[in-house]
Amino acid sequence: MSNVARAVEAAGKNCQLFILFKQNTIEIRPRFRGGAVSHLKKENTMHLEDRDKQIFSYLAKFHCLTAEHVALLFGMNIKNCQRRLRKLTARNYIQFIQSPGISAGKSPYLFYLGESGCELMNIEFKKPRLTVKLSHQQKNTDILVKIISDFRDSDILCEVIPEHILREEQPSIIPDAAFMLQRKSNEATKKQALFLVENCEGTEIISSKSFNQDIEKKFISYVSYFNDGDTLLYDRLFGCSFKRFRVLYIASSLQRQNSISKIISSLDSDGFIWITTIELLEQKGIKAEIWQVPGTGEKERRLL
DNA sequence: GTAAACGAGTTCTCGATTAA
DNA sequence: TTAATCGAGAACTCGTTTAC
Repeated sequence: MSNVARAVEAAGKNCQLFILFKQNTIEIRPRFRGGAVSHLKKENTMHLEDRDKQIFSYLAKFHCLTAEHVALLFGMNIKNCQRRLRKLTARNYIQFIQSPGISAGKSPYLFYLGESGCELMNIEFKKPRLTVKLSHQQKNTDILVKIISDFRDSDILCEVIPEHILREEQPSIIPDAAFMLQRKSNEATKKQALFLVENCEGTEIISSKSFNQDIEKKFISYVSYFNDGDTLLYDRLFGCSFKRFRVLYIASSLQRQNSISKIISSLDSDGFIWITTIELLEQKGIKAEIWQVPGTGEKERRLL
């Protein structure tokens, strides 16, 4: 009798145990409630679905995502999403690390492409490192996932490019993200809108005479970039032909929004820099009337 | 030091749906 | 018909923070 068969027989005799098949070894663990063995039988089989491949594609794009991100991206129930991610983890399509704790309770896992997943996506396996850069990247990912989910199941196609991909192109100004919107019903006319996102962490210097990395100087660069009308980089990245773009500034607080709005209104006569707060974005969504245009004095505008 | 609170993940059940 | 999957909910574990 094989070891597996012996273990199955033992489990059958003792309902307080269940068996875990793990890399040719057998572990017998305490049983929680009925059904554990049949549950594992199910876990042992794996058919990749289109959605799984889309998850890999998002993981390749964002480097790492939480279960909540994935659930939001696909409109999945969070528990089922966690179950699916666990299953993909068991097959090494994806892996996870514990994100650094910033609040009470267990911190969420950061899922990233495992070796099998990278092989499938034809990209190099790379484990994310817990750095300040990753923390900023995750805040940008929060916003991008929110944007994608806001346009999910709508008539509008939304494609995003995160900062680390833009950085590889070495543009003169590096936004925190870029995204493109296009009406699905209007695909024939190929009319697209380009948005560059600036995510304010609340720590950047707004304006300084001695410091040349402040927000005001970045806006001056954006105004110059806008007047040049050069969107070639984004044309290539999105495979589109943009005429102009908008900068969407997401302020960390209302107070900061007011301070930054004053600078925008003095620099942006075209009204291409729009601003809102992260609180409004999270509460009402990107499509709501949450945008102010300091350059023209307009308030409560919609994105489209 | 410790219990309580909190947040996130895990295990399991049940019923519905879908594809082979 | 059957197996696989999904959605939702309940009950649970685990790790961390906080108040006493």
